[in-house]
Amino acid sequence: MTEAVQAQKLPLARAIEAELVADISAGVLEPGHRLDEVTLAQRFGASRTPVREALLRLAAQGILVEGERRGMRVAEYTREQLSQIFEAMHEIEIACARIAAQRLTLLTRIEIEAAQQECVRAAEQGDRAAFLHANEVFHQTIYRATGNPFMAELAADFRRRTGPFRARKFAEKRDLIAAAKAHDRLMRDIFSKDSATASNGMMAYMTDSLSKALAAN
Amino acid sequence: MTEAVQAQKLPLARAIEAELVADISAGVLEPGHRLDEVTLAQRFGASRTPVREALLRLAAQGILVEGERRGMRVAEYTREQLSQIFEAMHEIEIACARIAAQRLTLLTRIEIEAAQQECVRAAEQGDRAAFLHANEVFHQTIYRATGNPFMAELAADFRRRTGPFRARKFAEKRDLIAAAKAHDRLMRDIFSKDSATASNGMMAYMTDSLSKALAAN
DNA sequence: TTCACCCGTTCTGTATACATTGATCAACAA
DNA sequence: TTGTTGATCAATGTATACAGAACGGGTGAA
Repeated sequence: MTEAVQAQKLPLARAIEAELVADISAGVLEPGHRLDEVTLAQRFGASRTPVREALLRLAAQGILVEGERRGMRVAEYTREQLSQIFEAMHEIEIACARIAAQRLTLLTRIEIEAAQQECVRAAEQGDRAAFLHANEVFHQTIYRATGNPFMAELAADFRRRTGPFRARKFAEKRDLIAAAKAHDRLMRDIFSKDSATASNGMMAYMTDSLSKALAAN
Repeated sequence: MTEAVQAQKLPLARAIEAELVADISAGVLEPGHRLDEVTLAQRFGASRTPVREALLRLAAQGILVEGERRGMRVAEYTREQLSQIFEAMHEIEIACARIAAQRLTLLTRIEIEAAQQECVRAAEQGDRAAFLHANEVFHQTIYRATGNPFMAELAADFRRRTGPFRARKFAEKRDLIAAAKAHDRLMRDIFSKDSATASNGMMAYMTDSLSKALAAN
C-alpha cells in the first residue's frame, strides 16, 4: 500500500475516498472524467473492494454520478442542472439565515464578525486562497448559528457540491472585494434579528451569487 | 435468492437496499436495531458484498448510523434531535410547496389529486399499509411538481429518514382519516397557485405533523 | 460505403476466502 | 470484591476469483 494514502490509520476505503476528494477539489480530476475501479485499485495499490466502497460514498455525496452507460464519473452539470442545484441551495441558505437571525447569540455573532473580518483582510490583500477559506468559515458559522446541526450539515453538503462552480467566479481581486461587501450587507440583515429582513437579505445575496456563478460557467 | 427481492431486475445490492428501507419505514426494524452483515446476507440468501453495499448507501442517507461500537444501527434520535430534523424537513417541504404552486401543470395537478384519492380510500378502509404507501406517493408527487429534481431528491431523503418516526403516529384508523383531511387542505392551498398561501398551508401541515410525531415518540 | 451482427475484450456485480480489529469473558492478582 | 490482563471469538475490512453484461472492432452482405 502506498504510504501517502496510509499516512493516517484510516480504513483503506476512507483513505482512498479522502484522496479522491482532494483530487477532485483540486481539479486534477475534471468534471466528466470517468473513474474505473481497476485503474484506481492499481493506482492505490489496493484491491477493488475498498475502491468500490470509496466510489460508493462519493456517489452518495453527489460528488460522483453513475454514468448513463457504465461506471462512475466526476459529477458534471448542465447550466440547467446547475441552476436547479443553486435554487435548492438558495432555499436552504435562506432558511438558515432566517433561523440564525432568530437564535443569534453573542458568541455566534462574534464568530461571524471574526470570519467576515478575515474575509475582508484576504480580499484587500488579493489573497484568493485565504479568501476562499475565510468565505467557507463565514458561511459555515452562519449554518452553525441556526443551532440545528442537521440544517448545518445540509447546507454544508450543498456548499461542497457547488464548490468548484462557485470558485470560478472569484477570478479577480475586485471579485473578492465585491463578495466581502456583499457579506457585510448580509451580516447586517442577519444581525437585525428580524426573520424577514434576514431571509430577504440572504435571498438577495444568493441571487447575486447564482447569477455570478452562472456567468462564470 | 428470494423471489420477493429479485422481483424486479435490479442489482442485488439495490434490491436489498429497497427492502431494508421498506422495513425501516414500516417500523419492522426499529430505531436502534443493530444490523450485522452476516445475518442480513443469510436472510436475503446473498453474500456479504451486496449487503455491505446496501448498508453503505443507507448510512450515506442517514437512515443508518455507524454504531458507537461496531456495526450499523437503525438511526435513533433523541427528542431534541428529532425536532431538529423535523425543523429542517419542515423548511424543505415549505420551499417545495411554494415552488410547486408556482409551477403547477395540469398533469402534476391530476397526479396529486389521484394520489390523494388513494389516500382517502385507504384511510376510509382503515388499510394502514396502503395508506402509508399512498401518503408517500402524494408527497413525492408534490416534490416532483417543483420541476427541480435536486429539491425533490432532498425532500425524499428526509422523508426516508423520518419514516419510522412518522409511521408511529398512524396507529388508529382515525389518525389516517385526520391525515387525509389534512392533505385536502394542503392540496387546496397548493392548487391556489399562490406562493404565500401554499407555503403557509405547508407550514400549518408540517407543524401539525411534527407535533403528532413528537407526541408518538 | 454503410449497416448489421458476431466475437473478443473489458468492466462491473457477486461470491468466497483470508486478515485484522475490537469486544467479551475468564482468570489472576491486588 | 474489583481491576487488569490476556485469550478467544465474532464481526468487519480487504483480497481475489468468477460470471455476466456492455462496449468496440472487425467482417460480411446489401
